[in-house]
Amino acid sequence: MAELYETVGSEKEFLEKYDLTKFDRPSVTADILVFTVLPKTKELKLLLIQRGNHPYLNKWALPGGFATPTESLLDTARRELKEETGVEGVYLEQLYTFSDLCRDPRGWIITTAYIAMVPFEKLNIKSGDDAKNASLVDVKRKNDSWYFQNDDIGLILQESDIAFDHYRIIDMAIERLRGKLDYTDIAFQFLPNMKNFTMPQLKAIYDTISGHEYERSYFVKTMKNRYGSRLKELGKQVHGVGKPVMHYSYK
Amino acid sequence: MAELYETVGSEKEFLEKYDLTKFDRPSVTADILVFTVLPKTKELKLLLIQRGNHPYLNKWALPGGFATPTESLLDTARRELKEETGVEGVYLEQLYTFSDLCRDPRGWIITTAYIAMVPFEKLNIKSGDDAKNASLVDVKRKNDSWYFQNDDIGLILQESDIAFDHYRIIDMAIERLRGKLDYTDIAFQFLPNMKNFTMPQLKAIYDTISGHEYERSYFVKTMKNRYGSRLKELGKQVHGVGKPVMHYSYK
DNA sequence: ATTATTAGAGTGAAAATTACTCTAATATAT
DNA sequence: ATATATTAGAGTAATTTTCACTCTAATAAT
Repeated sequence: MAELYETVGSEKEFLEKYDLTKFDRPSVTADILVFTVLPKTKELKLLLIQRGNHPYLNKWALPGGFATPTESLLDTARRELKEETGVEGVYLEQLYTFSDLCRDPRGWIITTAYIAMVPFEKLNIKSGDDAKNASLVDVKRKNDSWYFQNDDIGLILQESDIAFDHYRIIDMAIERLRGKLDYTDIAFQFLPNMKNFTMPQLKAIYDTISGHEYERSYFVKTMKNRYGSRLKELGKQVHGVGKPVMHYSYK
Repeated sequence: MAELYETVGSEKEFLEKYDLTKFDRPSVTADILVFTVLPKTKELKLLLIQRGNHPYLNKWALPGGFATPTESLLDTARRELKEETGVEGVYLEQLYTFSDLCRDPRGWIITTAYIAMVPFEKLNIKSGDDAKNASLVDVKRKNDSWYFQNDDIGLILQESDIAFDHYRIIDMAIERLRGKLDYTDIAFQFLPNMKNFTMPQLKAIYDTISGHEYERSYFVKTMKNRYGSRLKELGKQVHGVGKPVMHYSYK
């Protein structure tokens, strides 16, 4: 700070020149979209939390919370994710910053949304869980809209059950995932172990996120074309029914 | 607001429950990267402003300014862009939100950066201009770093001449432009007129942003493959030297 | 009339995509 | 033990896209 004063002259001058209180300031939050893929059943899942407070009491929202002056927004996202869901150590990617004036009835609140891509194995949230009312819901499409379902607790959520502008955020996040699927390596983030996986596993993730089936026999070729030397063959292993599978490591 | 109180009960309860002042709030700004392409000389240009105040006095920065409670961040970006450069009515796309704690010596200031893609014809900023010290600089690459140049006023800017974390923002923006070039239609945003342009014009934009030459004869085929029915042929026109050119409209 | 310049059609080889079939290696049922 | 279902992924052939070229036509400048 001392150096800063030097550039102006004194603390007094600093306060005159740099006084930020003359500008109104919004509240800022970070919201997190925890996505995971169940390779067995090829389901895309999203973590939602049922609100226990006004506004939007009992509606479902993304985990998230207010930024503090001692952390970046990415850190806010990490902290809130851990506090609210226990999830930590996962890959987070900034999605977008939402700042429509009417997005939160409490006032001027801007939010930056982050996408967490989490292998299912890292999530230990029991469905219809405890304290937090967190629920992993299936993300499903019908008539141009998303709806969200958890069969274990008989939950079905429409757009109107989602708090704030979080439906819009979810919609954009899924679009982002789909858009980046074929020209980035985000799919690998959903693997339980990037150092040891199989192509059928990876393909299931591509199928799920894209919403369509990739060609089975061509899939391996595509991946080898795209990622070439970053993919290493680890050898074939038996895994239950069927032919032994080649295992790979990425990067 | 009345409806909001109803969900809680009273204004008193509202203030108790929703009091946002208990959270610290950051200052929030929007910064704008005005990019344009000179098709003739195939130069990528960026608009920078020389600072007249501390901190970073005399360094060069992106146009931008503080958010206000009556507008979204996109509106902030639009307003500041117009106020500081006179540019308006252009395509703006959100780039990223930067929130590193040390990014601004004045304190806790978060910024959301927007990319403006502007046809050169819409910019009427004389280089080395008037009041605002705005300058359109060439974006050039050397040894893994960008530098910025304006020959008209003999300006050469290195990373160290750029204020705040704006060099990083610029770097990310160029990466974003390049990344999106081949799977979105951002290149069309730089055309003087999307309803009437030629393939050589469009190719110059692709060449400039990507930093490499596209194959001339294959370029038209590529565009027709990608955009098919959105491209309409308007007929050939003479345009000076050389063979008459087919004109197209997009979308 | 000649030359330089530009647009873009033409060509053939290489690579990627697609929709299939076929086979090998395994577990499970009988 | 044998037959059957399941899975991985190699094989194949047609199509499409990409790439690096050449060639020609239409114009302005000389």
